[in-house]
Amino acid sequence: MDSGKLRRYELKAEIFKALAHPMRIAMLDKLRERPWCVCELAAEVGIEKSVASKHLSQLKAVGLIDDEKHGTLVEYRLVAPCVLELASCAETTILGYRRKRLDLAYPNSAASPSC
Amino acid sequence: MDSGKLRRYELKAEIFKALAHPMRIAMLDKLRERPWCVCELAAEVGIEKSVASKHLSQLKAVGLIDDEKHGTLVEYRLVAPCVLELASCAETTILGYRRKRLDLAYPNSAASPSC
DNA sequence: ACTTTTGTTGCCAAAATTTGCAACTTTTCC
DNA sequence: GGAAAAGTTGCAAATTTTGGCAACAAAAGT
Repeated sequence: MDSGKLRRYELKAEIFKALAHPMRIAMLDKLRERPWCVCELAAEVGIEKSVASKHLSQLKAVGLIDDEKHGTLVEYRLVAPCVLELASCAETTILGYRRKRLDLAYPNSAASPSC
Repeated sequence: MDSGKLRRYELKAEIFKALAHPMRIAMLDKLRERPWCVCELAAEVGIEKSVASKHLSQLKAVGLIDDEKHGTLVEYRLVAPCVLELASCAETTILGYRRKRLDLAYPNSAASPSC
């Protein structure tokens, strides 16, 4: 494979990898409301402060969020809110196709298997 | 955290996890052109047939692709092409913000650091 | 200065992911 | 029936990711 293409795929993969954890998505979701500091986010999603800090640094590393220091606390904010909207849209689309496929497989079942 | 919300975040994370590998993205990119069989995809991206098969099964598990058997070969096809468009759009947006942030940090540098 | 609060980092063990090889299944062709 | 082609699966090793705890750094309050 072309090395330039490979590099681009790796870049994309890094962004997706940053999104590939429930807690990171939960924190991003929280950040849609407003900027939050680390200990607030940690409390909101129910994890250790140090773990939250590490997750946030991963999100920052790929540019999904940014931070701003105010005294002793660090406020994180969403850089590109529309990214999450796009993610939701993609997810809805996938789930829609999934459901459609199940309906094709079990056309007459009122309750299709909860996939 | 609400258990229903957690479940939704986990679902989203699974989809992103499926996207979080350069080879899987490469194969999805190939699949935008047309359906391909496993050995074609493996050759295109330069990996073992068995590894390609496993990557493809991950993509299928979350509903990004689907397969159809024709004789001895299995054709995989993209389920929701627009998902990849959305992903590209999200990536472009993030990179745009990243560049803007770098410009703010180094306003007068003709060549901002290659991030 | 000392203490408190807030975050980050280092280290380590546990868990998950990835890869390559070999074995196996299924379908086609002779 | 037997061989060949295309995929899948199982297993073990290597790599990566994650989580928790303790140590550390920075800023603010007393």
